[in-house]
Amino acid sequence: MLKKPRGTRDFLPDEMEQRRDIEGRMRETACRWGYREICTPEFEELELFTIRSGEGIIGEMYVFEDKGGRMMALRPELTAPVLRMYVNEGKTLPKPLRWHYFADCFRYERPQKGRYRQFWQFGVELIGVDSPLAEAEVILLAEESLSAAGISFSIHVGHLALMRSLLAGLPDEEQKRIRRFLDKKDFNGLYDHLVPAGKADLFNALTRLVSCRDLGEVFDITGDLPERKRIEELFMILDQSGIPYTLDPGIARGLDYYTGMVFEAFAGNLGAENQVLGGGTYRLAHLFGGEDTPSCGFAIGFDRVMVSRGEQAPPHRLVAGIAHTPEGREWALAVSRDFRAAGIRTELDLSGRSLGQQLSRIAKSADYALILGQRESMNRMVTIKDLRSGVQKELPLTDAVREVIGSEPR
RNA sequence: GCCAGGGUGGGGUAGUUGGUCAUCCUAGGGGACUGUGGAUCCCCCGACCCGGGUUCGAGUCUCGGCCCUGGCCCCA
Repeated sequence: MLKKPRGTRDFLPDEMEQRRDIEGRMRETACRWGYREICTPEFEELELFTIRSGEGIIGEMYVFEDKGGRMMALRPELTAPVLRMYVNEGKTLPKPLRWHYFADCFRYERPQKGRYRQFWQFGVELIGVDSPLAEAEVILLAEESLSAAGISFSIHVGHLALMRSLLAGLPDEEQKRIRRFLDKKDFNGLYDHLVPAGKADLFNALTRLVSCRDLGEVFDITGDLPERKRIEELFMILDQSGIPYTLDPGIARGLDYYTGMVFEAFAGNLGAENQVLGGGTYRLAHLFGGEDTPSCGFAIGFDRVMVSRGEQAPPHRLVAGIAHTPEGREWALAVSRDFRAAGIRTELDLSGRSLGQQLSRIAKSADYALILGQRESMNRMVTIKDLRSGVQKELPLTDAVREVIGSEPR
């Protein structure tokens, strides 16, 4: 028997309905903020992803040669494609650009909880503005998107300038190494790395900085920075907006293309992979042949959000099943047309068996049974049985439709 | 790439010191019952992850692989 590829999943209707429900809430949130949906290709030229990340990531991508001999890759993320799209066709649009996407990505990694080889990301990019208010907007939208998804989470916000000021003057390699320690919260490793080398002051400053949760104290540690005013303004806006967040100068976000504000969100119920969102301010457009353009965005790991929600009953939609006899078939088709036109999920019996058998089948999956035989057909009436209460009525068609719609929850 | 624990019908399970082409529940399919059958009765479908080894004989022991579930690494 053939099986699905490792790290991929099949979704049955119950699960698919839940995913669409949550996806729809996030989309709707973004649209309300003016972030309209875009779509980019499932695969891109390999170079798009290696240009800033190096060749090393090829091993974690689905890479293939197309029939024309071009090296292609299934997209491992959306930020680079979206910025490529911006450079190709968005340059002349009025700024700022507010875009959102919901798309599947592919990474060749070892599957584990909340991590799959095909996974979905919901994200936004705000392109062409560079201000504390823009950064705050992205954070606020992230908060609202996760809330709309119905999970509990915490948002951590930091700024790369803080740590960079302490590391200024060190070689790139060394900075990277130190950030690695801090990202893993490996303070023992950091101690062994710095203190014997005579950098005890740096060690102390760094450890104080990453655990600091007060902006005033942060600047006591770093001293005055050119970015100070801007950073203070960002956090002032966040405070004014009233959203819950944690100041976290320790966020390093391993990546090289972030330039300023960085933020992450974490949720429970997820094991080792508890980060559900990452984002920040970055500059990428110039790498793809465009002008240097400030941008800000985030991406949500949609599958992790679904794991974090846990097992939940799918939203219930009422179902009407139609049992009919040969004499009632024409009437049954007319009735089902009207029911569907009214938005009711309506399933017509296809077996042609006795009414009893049809009802027995309908009762397994439907909330209402409609019985349409010779009698109903002649009188243009609908026998409708509420399968939950057992109450049965004979009504004109429009009243039968109203009966079902009237009992729809919500 | 590394580590741990696991793979018996679609789902959940029983299976002794190796010993009849494997238990039970559930789901699914079919039939009887000809307008209430959401019932009842009958029948059917369908599994030892794959491959090598030990053995007269392997679901059971052993080795390798694959896959699943977690953890590490990584996380653009």
